Amino acid sequence: MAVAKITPKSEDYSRWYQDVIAQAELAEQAGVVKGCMVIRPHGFAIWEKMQADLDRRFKETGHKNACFPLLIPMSFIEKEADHVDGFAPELAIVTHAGGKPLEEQYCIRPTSETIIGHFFSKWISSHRDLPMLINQWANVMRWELRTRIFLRTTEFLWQEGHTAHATHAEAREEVYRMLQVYADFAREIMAMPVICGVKTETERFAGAIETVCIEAYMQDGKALQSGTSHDLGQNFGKAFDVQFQDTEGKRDFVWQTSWGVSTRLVGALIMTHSDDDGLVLPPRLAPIQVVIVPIFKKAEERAAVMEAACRIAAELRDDGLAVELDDRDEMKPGAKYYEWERKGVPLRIEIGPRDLQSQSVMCKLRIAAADERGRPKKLTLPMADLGLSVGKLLDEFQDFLYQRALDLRAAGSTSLDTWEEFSAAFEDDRSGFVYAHWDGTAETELAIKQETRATIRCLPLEGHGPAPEPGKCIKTGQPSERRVLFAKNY
RNA sequence: CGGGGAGUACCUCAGUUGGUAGAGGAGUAGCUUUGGGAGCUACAUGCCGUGGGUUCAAGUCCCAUCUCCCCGACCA
Repeated sequence: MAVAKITPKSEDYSRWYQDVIAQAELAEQAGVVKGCMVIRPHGFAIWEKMQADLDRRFKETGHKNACFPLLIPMSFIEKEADHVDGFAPELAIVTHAGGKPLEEQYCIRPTSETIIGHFFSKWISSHRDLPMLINQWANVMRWELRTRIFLRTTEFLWQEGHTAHATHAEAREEVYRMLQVYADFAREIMAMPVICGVKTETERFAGAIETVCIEAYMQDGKALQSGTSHDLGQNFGKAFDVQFQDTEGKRDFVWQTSWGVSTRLVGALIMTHSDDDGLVLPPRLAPIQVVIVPIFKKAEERAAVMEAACRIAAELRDDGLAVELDDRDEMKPGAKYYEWERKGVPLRIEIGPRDLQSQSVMCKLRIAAADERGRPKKLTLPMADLGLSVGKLLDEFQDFLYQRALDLRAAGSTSLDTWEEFSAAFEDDRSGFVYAHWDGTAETELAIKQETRATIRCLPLEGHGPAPEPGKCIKTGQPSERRVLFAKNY
């Protein structure tokens, strides 16, 4: 029986990643538009769950949503020197409209600091207008040379927070507050542990004075930058003349921040939890948390089983769970099991004639140990108070996934002190999180990258990575105050 | 943007020295089935990526171009 197969991770991780996305019907290459993807309903539903939770967190921290134009005048992009240097190679530019060449060309937004800077200068005149706390859910476009579905596509969806403050201290508080929001979201909702840290100058956002990030550990040992938060200083304030009068009547430029996460998070989710059987979703992000598969042979069994299945579905929905009752007649139960497992549904409930007798149901979690006969272990739960017991199972599964991801990261993380060990750790396809000393120079950073393909993902913040201790640079032997995080990255 | 590979049915692919386009799966209809990927019968399914060229004749040969995949460089 030829069934579409998922390439095992051990054989080819990149193929596995693409197979999981195809088999779970998350997304596909647009094909007709270079480097762009179509996010299919199941993939988009996951993004919507992410959006809903993040949006709540943004509002709880005082931000309001707005929406700015997709097209940005080229002159805007050019106003901030570092910004234009960073983004110029990736811009898609609109040269014609209405059948005529445009007097001033537009680029399709690669990010919105410039156009938002323009409007901030109109909206802000007094310290009373500050802080200005804006978020935008939008699509952006960056003309990437090499694309990977969800991880790096020409067009992607994201949110970009943009804020303006009266003091640098206040802006920096915002930068770190939002970084923490991202880290909390990753841990609590995605069940994905992250390392919070500061980017080196090389990796900093074009136009920022400091970039902080959350870095996640993928199953193959590579790092994925999963969110960034930038201290823009007064760079854009000066470029767009965003000034305010303080309480003493003095004029000053605002201090700005920006921060974002994108549909890349869906890729992060896949490479954190999924396995050779397909997608694995943490319950808090699963568009379908529970699927019910009814089982019957004869018509009279069917009626009784369906009646019970509908009742259970309604009860679970009343308890706030997202439930799918798979009542398709044309498909046998086994085929349904495989399909919903590929799609990552955390819990399956099977209900058949035997269960009606015993007033219980069979449950199987998406990741289950094998029983004595090598079959995935199933649990029997009584029908009474099923919502409670299922809710508990899902909570435990969410915790299990986080702990498993944390353990995997711990197993793939080391602190190294010699160049021999360090370069061996990144030989061939090897990667992992390596904490090592660095002399703080861009030259050394580049030399290490060229020799090992590992880069400095971040300078971990306090509480992330090993405790600070002085040492000697892994490459040059120069003194170093603390270890930094090295890894290959996506 | 450099190096490699590939585009033929919805999917995975076969297609010989150039001679009327194929298989398996999926799909549709019917029957039979249902506690871990069922079976039989019938029916559909094509701008052979696109554009040019060579030829009596091109999926096949030549040129160009687009897209995807892998490995780098560049980047969320």
